[in-house]
Amino acid sequence: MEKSEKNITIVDVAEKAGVSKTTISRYLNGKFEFMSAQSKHKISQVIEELNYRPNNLARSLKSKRSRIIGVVVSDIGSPFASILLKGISNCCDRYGYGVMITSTDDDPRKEREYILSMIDQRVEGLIVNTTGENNKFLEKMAQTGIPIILADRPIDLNLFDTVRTADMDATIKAMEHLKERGFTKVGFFSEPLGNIGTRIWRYGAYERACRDVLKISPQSYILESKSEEFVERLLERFITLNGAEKKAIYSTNGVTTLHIVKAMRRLNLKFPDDIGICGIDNWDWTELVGNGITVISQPSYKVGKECVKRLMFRLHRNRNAAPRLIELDCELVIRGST
Amino acid sequence: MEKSEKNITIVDVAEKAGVSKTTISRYLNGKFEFMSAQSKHKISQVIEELNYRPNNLARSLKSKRSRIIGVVVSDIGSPFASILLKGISNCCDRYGYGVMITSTDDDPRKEREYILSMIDQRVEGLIVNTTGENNKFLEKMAQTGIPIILADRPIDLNLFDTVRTADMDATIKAMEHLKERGFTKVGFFSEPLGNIGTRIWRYGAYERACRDVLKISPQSYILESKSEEFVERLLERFITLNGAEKKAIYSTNGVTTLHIVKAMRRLNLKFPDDIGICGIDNWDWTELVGNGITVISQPSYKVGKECVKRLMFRLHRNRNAAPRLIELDCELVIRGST
DNA sequence: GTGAAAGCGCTAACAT
DNA sequence: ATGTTAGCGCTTTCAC
Repeated sequence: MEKSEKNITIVDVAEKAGVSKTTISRYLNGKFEFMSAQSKHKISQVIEELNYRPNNLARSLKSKRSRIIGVVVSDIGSPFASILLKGISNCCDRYGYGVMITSTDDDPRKEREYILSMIDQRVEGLIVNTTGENNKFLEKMAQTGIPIILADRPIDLNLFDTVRTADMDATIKAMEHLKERGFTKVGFFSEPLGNIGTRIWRYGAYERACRDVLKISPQSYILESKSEEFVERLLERFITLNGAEKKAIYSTNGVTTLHIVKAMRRLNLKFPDDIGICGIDNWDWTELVGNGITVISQPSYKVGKECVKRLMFRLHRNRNAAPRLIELDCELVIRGST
Repeated sequence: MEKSEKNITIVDVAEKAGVSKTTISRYLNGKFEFMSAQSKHKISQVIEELNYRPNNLARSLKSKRSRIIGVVVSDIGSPFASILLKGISNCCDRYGYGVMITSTDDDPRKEREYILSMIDQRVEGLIVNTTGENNKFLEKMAQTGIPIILADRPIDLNLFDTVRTADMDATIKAMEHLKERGFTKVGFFSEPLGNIGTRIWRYGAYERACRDVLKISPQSYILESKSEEFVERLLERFITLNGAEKKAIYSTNGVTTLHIVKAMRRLNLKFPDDIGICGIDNWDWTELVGNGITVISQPSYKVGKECVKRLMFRLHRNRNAAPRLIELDCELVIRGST
């Protein structure tokens, strides 16, 4: 278990190859125009023999390019983040970038802390799925020159590139579908909106669809708590308030849908007969419950990928490009619950 | 969008505070014994004013302690990895460590490449959920002095710390339960075993349980492909081969369970009557399908946490401790499918 | 208690 | 085509 060899550095390679370390550095950076074929060959050979690997800390410190990007998600344990991260990871890989990941549990203090410490590591850019509570802070960070891409949750569109699901469009589609199926009352179910852009926008989309599509007044039901008790009362309230009408739930994300479905099951409520249900996030299990749950499928993987592409664009093409909102299409998957 | 201020360094702080950068460095590293109360106070003030943040690349380069650990998982998109990472993240945070994460898609080449590049970043330790195809390579890495903890998938227990689910015990419990419920044939369903320690061990556990608990001969069904066609044929084979016996499936992980449940639904097979099913991984949806699926609940979060704890132990207490196998208890959750 | 000076392992002018 | 030199922003002897 003892270290077999002391750390090999560029100097060792230079000595053994009989050239200066500048030439080695040039080799490492692919500047082959500046060396003879035999130098090049000799160097490659020595590197191989010595099993040399450049120290990236030193490279980054000197060159100011770490080839690492930082990613801050709200909950790394959620399927949404998990797929988003997969998209980010895979795409970064293709660009030769590494990824540092942190998860904030939607705690604004952690968000700030993690972002600062990633900057301390000299990440070249940031992809942030923000809590929505750090707008000023993010703005300040951006002003210091680090590119920031917002994943999924928008704040100020004039300040940041934002990549997300086109959920306004999706919501309209969903509501039209509910109308077609004869639902006359649709309740909006969501986790607390807070300052979370996505939730607020989705509520807006729902409101608009109520007005334009269903011509009904909006009703919102917020899961202030996820206790069984609370969710059950929420459902009962929805039912009581809408009497004999044909009722459907519109759920804003997979987590919410999950809690609702669990509660319905405990209350022995069946869909679509007792209540219809339709929600955002086409998670694996949604097709397995009852006769399947009608969902809007978010392209989370692609959101991740597009975040990286936009970040690379900023990094390598135009640091000062005007911020863009990139909205990705999503699909309505109709199943038995509506 | 222009950089508001040039990068402020330890020298700037030193000048403004009227002390040497050595003292600032001492301050940054909490060595307050070596400075007067007023120096300390002055420095803290200047740092505040200047909004100074130490460059971690420089610190790590010089001190050889990056306070970053590297994590390599096989699929960042899977619920298992996602929860594991959450455990790792949260726990690292408490120790003041950052995390670099990569996902290999079970490609051994990527595994090697990512590990090397993390070492190039001077991560202090590695947590690896290995493909099982890089044993020699991992051994070599370990010999260079970097602590490596294996998450979930064991290879050589004499060489590496390993943290995982106590699935031998779990499997026995599951099989006893199946016996109690009157199942007379139990098939082992899994993704291809390959060199993946966990799968191989689980097969071993199943075999042993067949012999010791159910006194039947083992039957294994491998999802060589996840096409609908393939999984359906596999199920049909299981049924055909076991005629009128009371049959149950033992599935080795959530992914496998998911594919089986989907196929059963397409074939209109009901559990527990047509086939019982019981599997590892208590994922959210397992309680929602039919009358719920009986599962073994893996403590993935805790596996992550324990990996970090063990790594920190190695890093700070004893780099040469003998490798340990840490197996975490899991729980049998009995539901309608058996 | 505090500082000067020597690096950590690289990259990048500026030479030649 | 290649080398010399001066750092990047810190930490760490060693000296006072």
